[in-house]
Amino acid sequence: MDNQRVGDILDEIGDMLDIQGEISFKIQAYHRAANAIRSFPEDINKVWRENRLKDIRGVGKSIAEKVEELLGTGRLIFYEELKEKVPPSLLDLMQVPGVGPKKAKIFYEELGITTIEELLGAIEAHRIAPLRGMGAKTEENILRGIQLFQRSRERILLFEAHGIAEKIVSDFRKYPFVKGVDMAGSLRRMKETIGDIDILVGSNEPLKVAEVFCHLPETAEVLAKGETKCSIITKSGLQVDLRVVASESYGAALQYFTGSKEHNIRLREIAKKKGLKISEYGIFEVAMGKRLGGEKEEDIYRILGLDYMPPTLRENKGEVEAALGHRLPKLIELKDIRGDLHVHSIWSDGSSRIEQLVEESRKLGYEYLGLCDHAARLKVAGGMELKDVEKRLQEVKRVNEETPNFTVLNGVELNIENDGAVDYPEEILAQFDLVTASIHWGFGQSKEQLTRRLLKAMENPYIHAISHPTGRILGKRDPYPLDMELVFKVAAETETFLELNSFPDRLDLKDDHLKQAKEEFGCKFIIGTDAHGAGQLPYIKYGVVTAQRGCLESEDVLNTYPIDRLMKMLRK
DNA sequence: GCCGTTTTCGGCCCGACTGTTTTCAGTCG
Repeated sequence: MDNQRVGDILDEIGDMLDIQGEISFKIQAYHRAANAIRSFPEDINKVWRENRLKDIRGVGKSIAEKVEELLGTGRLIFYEELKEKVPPSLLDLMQVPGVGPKKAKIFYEELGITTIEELLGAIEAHRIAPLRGMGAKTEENILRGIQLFQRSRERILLFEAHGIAEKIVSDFRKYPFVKGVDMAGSLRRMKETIGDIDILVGSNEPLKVAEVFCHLPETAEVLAKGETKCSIITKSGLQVDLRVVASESYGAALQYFTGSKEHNIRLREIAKKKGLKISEYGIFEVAMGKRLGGEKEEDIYRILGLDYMPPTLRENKGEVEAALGHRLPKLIELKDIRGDLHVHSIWSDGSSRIEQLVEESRKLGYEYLGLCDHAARLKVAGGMELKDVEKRLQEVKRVNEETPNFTVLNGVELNIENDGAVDYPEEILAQFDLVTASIHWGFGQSKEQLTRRLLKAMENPYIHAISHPTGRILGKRDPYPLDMELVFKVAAETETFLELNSFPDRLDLKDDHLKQAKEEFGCKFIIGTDAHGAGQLPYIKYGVVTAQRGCLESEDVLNTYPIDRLMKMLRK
């Protein structure tokens, strides 16, 4: 049983206690402990065996005992007894927007409803409206909630949400009564997938802003409309939440609305201890009711005594403590990147010629480009036969001669076979400037075999890097099973770089893996786009923000190095 | 149920919107 599963069970317990009408603080305690365990950087089994469960902030005597029982016996009597009293499917009911623990309980006790299907049936039979505290509107809202729930179960990719949000933001900028507008929420924190879009507007005419928002070209349905908050559903079925505040509160609102929720709760706890109060309107001294700041986002952190941190770090995964102790990392930034080290050209399955890739790279301010066309075994992607390898090398040489102050690296992306072997013999591999390797088939193999394939490749002295190490495709393919800790250990020992693949549906390695590989094993990384055309080179920004979320600094990433240092590292 | 540089008891993040109420509960972020 891993951290994730233990956290999920504690969350379920919290929800069931909620339905039972327990006091909210006990419920909150279970959810907090669940979050704490899920985001704890060590294996919960190890922590338990070393008797350190109570070192996890949010886990006290009672929850520690329950986790011990769960890990020791594989079951938890308290949890099982609770499930007999509260049908587990009631928890699904609470997933419906507009249905919380109280309504779920009423539906169950009054009408015996335990599933979303039964709830839908009750709405159609108009059996909800007569219930205590409900009416025709309630029925309507819950019906809409169910439809929304069924439609929006899937989160969308960061870069898709970014596209939609950028359009809304630029629409707003046209209006003179809009003094400021920003994306907020998980979009501003650059999470890899996005559930809904949050937009903040600074204005002294909130009603006009709300009007504009509800009549955007993208708007399909208005869910709620007030003076400071509005929600709509776009034509693509995505929820967009708007907050409007006056200019003097803009910074406080941006901080609040960016989150994460857990990060904000930590900040407010710290504020409270100092006799301060934070809300979306500012930071206040409680005793005198004096407002201390809030026009700028930086005010909040400064007045609390924290260093300012970029939104990508705000997940309550240790960044608050680091900011208090002035120990925040100096995160990598887009401008630190001096070249893309994973790009395909027409020499395999890319759509751009080398010259086009070079031209686009120079527009991005790069000094070099790692050309990593597929190798021979990947026939489906036009992998290079040996004669192509030689011909492409001549072309790379020619382009390099014609392009001053820029270097095209003659690279390749090898395929790791089932036994860990690769496409070309060593004397050919020795001709390349940059050799990456990755798994392209056999995803269904066992964890042991897949891990062994990667280890064998890393032990090959000609291979510099492993590309998209876990093979996941967001929303389509889970990562294949790997012993990640062993992979990180051997990567560090063999000085093999691990790729952070920036393609929007890969982002592989992911943030938590980057952090663990760096902090526990001392691994080094390459950020590449896996671009298959010059137009995809800007995808690098999604890799950089993922690197930030993984706490990487420029020194951790090979392609922030100047060309001379880069080449020296690769020859080693 | 958790936690402590005000506290081992008495707090626990804060505010907006909706609908059903006749002053507020439930839900959400």
